[in-house]
Amino acid sequence: MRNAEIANHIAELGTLYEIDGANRFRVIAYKEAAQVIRDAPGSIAEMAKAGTATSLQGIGETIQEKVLALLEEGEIPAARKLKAKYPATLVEVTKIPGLGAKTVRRLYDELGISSLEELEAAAVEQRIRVVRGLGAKVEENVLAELGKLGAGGPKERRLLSEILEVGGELVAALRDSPASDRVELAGSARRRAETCKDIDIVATAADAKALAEVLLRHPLADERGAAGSGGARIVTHNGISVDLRIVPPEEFGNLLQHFTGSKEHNVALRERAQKMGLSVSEHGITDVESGEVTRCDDEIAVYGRLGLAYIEPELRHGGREIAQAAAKELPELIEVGQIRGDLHSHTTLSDGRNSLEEMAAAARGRGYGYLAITDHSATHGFGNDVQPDQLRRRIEEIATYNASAPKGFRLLAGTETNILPDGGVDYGDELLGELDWVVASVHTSFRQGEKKLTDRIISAIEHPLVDCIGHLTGRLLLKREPYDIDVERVIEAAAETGTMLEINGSPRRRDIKEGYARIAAEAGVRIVVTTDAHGAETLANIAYSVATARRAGLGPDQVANSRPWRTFAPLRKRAKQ
DNA sequence: GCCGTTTTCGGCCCGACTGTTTTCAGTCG
Repeated sequence: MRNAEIANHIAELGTLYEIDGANRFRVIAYKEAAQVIRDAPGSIAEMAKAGTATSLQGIGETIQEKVLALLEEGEIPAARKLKAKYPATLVEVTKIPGLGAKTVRRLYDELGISSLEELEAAAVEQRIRVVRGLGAKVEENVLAELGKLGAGGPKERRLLSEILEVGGELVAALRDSPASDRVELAGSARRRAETCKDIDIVATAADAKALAEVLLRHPLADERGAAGSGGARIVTHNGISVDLRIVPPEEFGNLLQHFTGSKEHNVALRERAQKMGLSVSEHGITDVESGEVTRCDDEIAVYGRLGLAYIEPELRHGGREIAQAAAKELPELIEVGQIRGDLHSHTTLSDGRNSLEEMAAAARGRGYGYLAITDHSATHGFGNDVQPDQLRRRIEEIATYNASAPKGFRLLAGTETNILPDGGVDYGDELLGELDWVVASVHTSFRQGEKKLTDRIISAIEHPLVDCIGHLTGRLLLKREPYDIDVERVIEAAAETGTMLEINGSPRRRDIKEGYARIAAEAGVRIVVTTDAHGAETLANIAYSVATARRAGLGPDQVANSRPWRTFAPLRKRAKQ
């Protein structure tokens, strides 16, 4: 069973307990455990069976046992009991923003509302207002939220690329205003998360109200909230909520830190602070005993006051980064400027939009020393395949290009070969042997089942001429689940054979994800950050690949293509034949 | 239910906002 499914069961049980009126910390424990399970890179099912799930912060013996019961019986006994007491559809009702478990329980007890349909009827008939403490506004809110639910409202998550495009434009407009002083993008976008729900911007201003007006009058704004000296809120035409907060310069660091999150990171930070007799909020850090407040104009001061080294936004997961910062043992993170070449790109020979020369020019423009051209292989289909004789001609073209290429730059002759359903790859060994670089990826038959698919990828890994596995898990963010594979077994095989793993920088892939990247790097697998560029402009997607590497805590030593070609080339499996 | 440079018991982040209410509980990020 997948982590996401297990997490849903644990979260549902938490909500059922909450409806039942359980101790709130117990409820919080279930919700946190669900989040930990959802974010865990390895298989929770396997860990629970081995009894090691309790090694994760937030999972204890009790929840591990509940996971085991879920795996064995397909249901958690405690959840079964509670569902006998409350209709299962009651959990759905708590998903309406503004309605928590307490309110939902009262609606059930007093009005018999147990589903979204009954909730809607009660709101329409104005029956909700008879419950003490609830009024007409609640009915209005319920109907509005039910409407959004049907329309797939503004609460849906977006790809980071979409958020950065809109957020970047708004931040630029705010910075351009003479009313502004400092303006920064905060929130999950600043942490370079895979997907984001909304945009948070924090600022200081010479004229706060005027700056808030800049946001409200921006052409991207559709719905507008009120502008005040504290900030403003809009919803863009494409449905993204944007929140601007403005504070005095002396507490800008506190505000930026707070609204960068993550929530889990902030909670962990405040727990640490509490033990030091300090209380942290977005306005400052208070010494509880003396009442003295420290306001920080930058984040370095915030972390410094708590005895911590500055923590890069990408590392703020709420995990081990705080202990590392306390011990001054934070990893040095890879930067985009340290990347010396890209190892996954396409041209018009397969499904790319630009020619060999155009891709090469773009790579040189980025200051790269090398670019691997890895068009799709012979069985790719969709009319985008490259037959063996075409690939041979391509190798010659690349040799010709390199013969007159500017000093310090070379194209690499490569391929992104399909991993065939039986684990074989396209092209014979002789042709593969003539290439500089071979990426192997799964593009078809990805519903073979875990065992078969894992074995299939491992046989590609064991191929002596396969240098790297492309987009290992095949997921498409917000669209397609990863293939059903045993990633840990794949990582083991990659480590044994010296096969590299890619972090694909397409913003809809980010594959492998940060948790796997960390495990792989720790197992000694060399990681390459690539773009899978299908056009010259998408070479810029290296920023997303690097973002995932940074979130994994990887430094230049672990990212192989931070090396120049001279020292990268010998790391390839083929170089060791 | 989880967890431990105060703790194996007794705690568990902080503040803003909302809608309702005359001082606050619930919800959210």
